Amino acid sequence: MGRKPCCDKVGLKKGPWTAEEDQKLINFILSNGQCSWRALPKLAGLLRCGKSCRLRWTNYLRPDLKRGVLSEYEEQMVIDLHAQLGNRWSKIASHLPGRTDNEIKNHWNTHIKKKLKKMGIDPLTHKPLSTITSEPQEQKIDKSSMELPETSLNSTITEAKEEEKSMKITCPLLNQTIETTINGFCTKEVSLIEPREILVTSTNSAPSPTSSSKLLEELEFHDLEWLIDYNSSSDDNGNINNLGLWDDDFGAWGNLLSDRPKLANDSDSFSSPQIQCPTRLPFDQEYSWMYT
DNA sequence: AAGCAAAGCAACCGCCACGAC
DNA sequence: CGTCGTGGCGGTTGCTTTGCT
Repeated sequence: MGRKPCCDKVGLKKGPWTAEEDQKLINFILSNGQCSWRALPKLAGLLRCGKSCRLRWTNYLRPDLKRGVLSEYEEQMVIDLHAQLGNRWSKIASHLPGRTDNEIKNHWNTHIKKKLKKMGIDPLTHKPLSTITSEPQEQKIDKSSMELPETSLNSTITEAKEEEKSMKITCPLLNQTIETTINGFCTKEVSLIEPREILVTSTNSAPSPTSSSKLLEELEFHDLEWLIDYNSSSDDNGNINNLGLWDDDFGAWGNLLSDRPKLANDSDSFSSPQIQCPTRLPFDQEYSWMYT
């Protein structure tokens, strides 16, 4: 539509990503970690600008993404947070593990806005539509003040913090319970589950529903399942006791994925020496990635 | 079944913040 | 302090899917 290209460089590809491009990007980041986004496309053999690669990775390919429709609880959190933060989608997303700013922004514009209007609430001011005539149309945000007032959201955060001491999450990928902590459940400024805090012990332990966080259940973290039967926590050498799944270098992913079993019925996946990811991930089927 | 409109969402663009020099 | 490079954010676009007539 006559838009200027985001990059001056001629010959760079735009538009929807192909499975092959996804594969290249995933493979590169898995084996090299996230280096300079500007340099990444060249190194990964992609005809894309770095910006496009970053966006594709953060919004779609990141392994810690939770896809599918936002739960009512998440939706309420978005509404609460939007009332406090305005259109600062990345800030809002930082409070919702596994959700991206783009996803939340889209959901807000397509669902929540209408929902609020139906309920007679102005989505901009979060006040009843009948009383907003005297209110300013644009919500002014004082950027210097990021303190959240005492709201239901804050109480939720408090609850989460109270549970942070002994948080355990069941990880079906490893058929294990992962011990972690939760820091005010922010994923960006302060990670909800700080990557390096995720420790996988070497002993196979049964899921521990009693130790699961109510919050994480509400956030459907228990749905973070993996299509893989990975009964052993050790690598080929039998010496992996701790996996930093979100380490900057994703070497652990490579180790993790290298000897996974072949699953039937992955015709929709693209081929990769180590990992396969469907072009349109079946996230509504609870899985972030599909390993085949 | 075909055509159209609306909805949903991935991707792009431009701007801004921040660190390095 | 100013400039440059890079990454991140929010707004917007436009393609695809879905629903309706």
